[in-house]
Amino acid sequence: MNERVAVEALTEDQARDELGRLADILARANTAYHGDDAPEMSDADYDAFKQRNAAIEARFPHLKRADSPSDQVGADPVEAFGKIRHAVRMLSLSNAFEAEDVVDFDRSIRSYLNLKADAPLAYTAEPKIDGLSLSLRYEAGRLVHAATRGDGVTGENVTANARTIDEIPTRLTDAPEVLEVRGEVYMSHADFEALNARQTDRGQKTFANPRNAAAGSLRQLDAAITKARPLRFFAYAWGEVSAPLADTQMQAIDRLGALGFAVNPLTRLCRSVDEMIAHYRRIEDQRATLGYDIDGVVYKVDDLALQQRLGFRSTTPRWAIAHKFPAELAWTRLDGIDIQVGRTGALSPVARLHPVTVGGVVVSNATLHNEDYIAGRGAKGEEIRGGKDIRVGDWVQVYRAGDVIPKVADVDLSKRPEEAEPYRFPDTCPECGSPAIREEGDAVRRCTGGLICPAQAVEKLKHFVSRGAMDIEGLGAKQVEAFYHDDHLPVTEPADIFTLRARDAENLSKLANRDGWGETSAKNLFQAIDEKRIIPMARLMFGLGIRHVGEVAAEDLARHYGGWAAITTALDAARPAALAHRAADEAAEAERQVAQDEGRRARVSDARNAALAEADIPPRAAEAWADLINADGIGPVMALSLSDAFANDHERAAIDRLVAELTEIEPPESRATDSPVAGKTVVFTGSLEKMTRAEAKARAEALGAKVAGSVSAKTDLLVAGPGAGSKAKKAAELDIETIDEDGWLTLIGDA
DNA sequence: GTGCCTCGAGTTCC
DNA sequence: CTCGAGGCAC
Repeated sequence: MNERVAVEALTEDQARDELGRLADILARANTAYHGDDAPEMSDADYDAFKQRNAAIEARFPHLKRADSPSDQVGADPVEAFGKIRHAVRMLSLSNAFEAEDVVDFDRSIRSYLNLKADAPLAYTAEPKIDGLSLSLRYEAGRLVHAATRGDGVTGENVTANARTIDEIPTRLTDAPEVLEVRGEVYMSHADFEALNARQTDRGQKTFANPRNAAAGSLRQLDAAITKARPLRFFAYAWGEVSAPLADTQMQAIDRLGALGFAVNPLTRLCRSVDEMIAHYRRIEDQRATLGYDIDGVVYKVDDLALQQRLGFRSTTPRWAIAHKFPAELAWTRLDGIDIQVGRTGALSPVARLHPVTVGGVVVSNATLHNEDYIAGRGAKGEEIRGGKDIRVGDWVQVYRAGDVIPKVADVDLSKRPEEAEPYRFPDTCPECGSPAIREEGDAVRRCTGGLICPAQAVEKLKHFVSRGAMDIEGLGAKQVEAFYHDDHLPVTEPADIFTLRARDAENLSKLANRDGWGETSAKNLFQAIDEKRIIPMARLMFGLGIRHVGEVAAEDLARHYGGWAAITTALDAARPAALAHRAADEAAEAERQVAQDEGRRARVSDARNAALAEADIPPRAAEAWADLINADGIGPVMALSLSDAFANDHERAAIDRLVAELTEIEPPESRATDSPVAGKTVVFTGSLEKMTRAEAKARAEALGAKVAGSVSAKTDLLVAGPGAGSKAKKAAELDIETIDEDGWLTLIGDA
């Protein structure tokens, strides 16, 4: 396989020959695999052949054979990379931009661990490589797969490509039975420039920066191309390990080095924040001469036992932080301001810039957030950019926040054209002309058109098919938008997606005969849609795109109600209470206004209570409402938003039409953790000696328990340390099980 | 009522 | 990735 010609360099004749050969090889491999017990080809080779076949077909679509292996079951040229679920999640890091943030980081760690300010606590400091992270899984010392970070939970299988990287060993000696090594794939400056020169010679497109070159090279369908690209790898972390690597981060890195991985030579042990900052400055000084891109310095708590105690927040470890270098800045001219309309109707201004290079990328658009951001003055009169507003024609300073999102940092007033006028933010929707209203206290202005507004309707549909929601293969944002405007097969609401197949069957002009479509792709689309007729309840809930209900809230709701019928019934029952609470909020707001005008103190809660009393809410409604807003993670704002969506005739009818198309709405998996405290409500009281309060809470929650602050009838377990007072007494009165700290540690198996 | 922390919704470029 | 805002603990 190694002496194969890169797909990019194949002639048409060669490609035709090779497609024939690959069809043959893969067909035989399939027979061998399904017929015998002993497949003649390794999975890795099989994948590599299949990927190469797909890559050649992608370059010469007209050469695709009728018996193409891409069309066989389980093969999909678009999804050439399989998915791999990480055994241990790949998280991102929280960021520090100032030395002060690093001081805060150290302080919060000490507070979490209950360490005094002068107690010894060491950190490692290492350059943060600007590449892409990769997880390498070794079993019995052999590389079994390599996966990109993806969304942190599931990544793409790039094993065949990773194997071609010299600095990634395919075999390890003296390694734990299972070892996941994590690190960064990158390209050096010299190799990047040589690659771009070669690309230019061949008349192919060049890369904007080494990171893009590395990412592009790793994601090649054809591993032969990856092999020809000089990628490198630094190891700096690990995922699942069957035996501990070491006791400290520093030792673990040394161990990875001993196993044959490249580890960064600038990794240092620091014993204070001052030493960390000093090392940061040293690395910053060397930045230009390192020969590869870095974008900051990463600090990690050195002691691995402490790392374990610190654990994780939702998406980041508590024990590490990235100290970023200041972002690169560039000046350019603001050519115009456009308004985009999102799925909630939010009008978002976008700056159209005279293209300028910032941090190795040409930027021509930048976010302007909202009306106040352009005006340079917030709702409460506070200054933004020193109070300077932004006008079309201005010279503006641009940077990429987090090295990604372009933003406008400053305006050069001395270069402002005389005729430049303050930007007038539209008060009607540019897409549908409906009034655009800014609610009191809100930063955003929203189109009031609802689904009448084509922009909102399309964005809502895009959200419906997005990754966290229906996630229909072959039906992305682009296709949905096309179908929305389609004359023969229009899709204007979610239910329409599920009637596509039936409508296409009745149409004279078939989808399969259109440009860009064929028998196979139409068949695949309909099949992918049908697969989603069985959908987890939380995905459906999220997909509806109800304001304030995101992925997490949807999951919370599904858990709380346990089924689709239960939630619709509850929302219908709670409707009178929802209306009464909205009226009460309005009464309270009115009172606040009146009181302000009259210069007296507002009696907000009195006004609210009076309104509620007057509303005379039926008990069943009050109960359903209370149950809803007391659900975990759900408050009055989300509850009202949900109630509105389900009570609105049009919206409800659309939801019901959608549900009628579905086969099954799967109830959420009950969180059946094996821990004895899963699902229990636990209260900690008294002083804890082996852990801090924050730690105990985080640990209990990780095991599926709920931690409350006070003892009530809902409490299942009280953990009482020395000095426990009223809470222990109350628990005794309520006959609630009470144990001490050691008892708790034994119970959860941490003793 | 105040101050975290987490979540939602917005955005760019390849 | 960041900002604003909702939820919740103090």
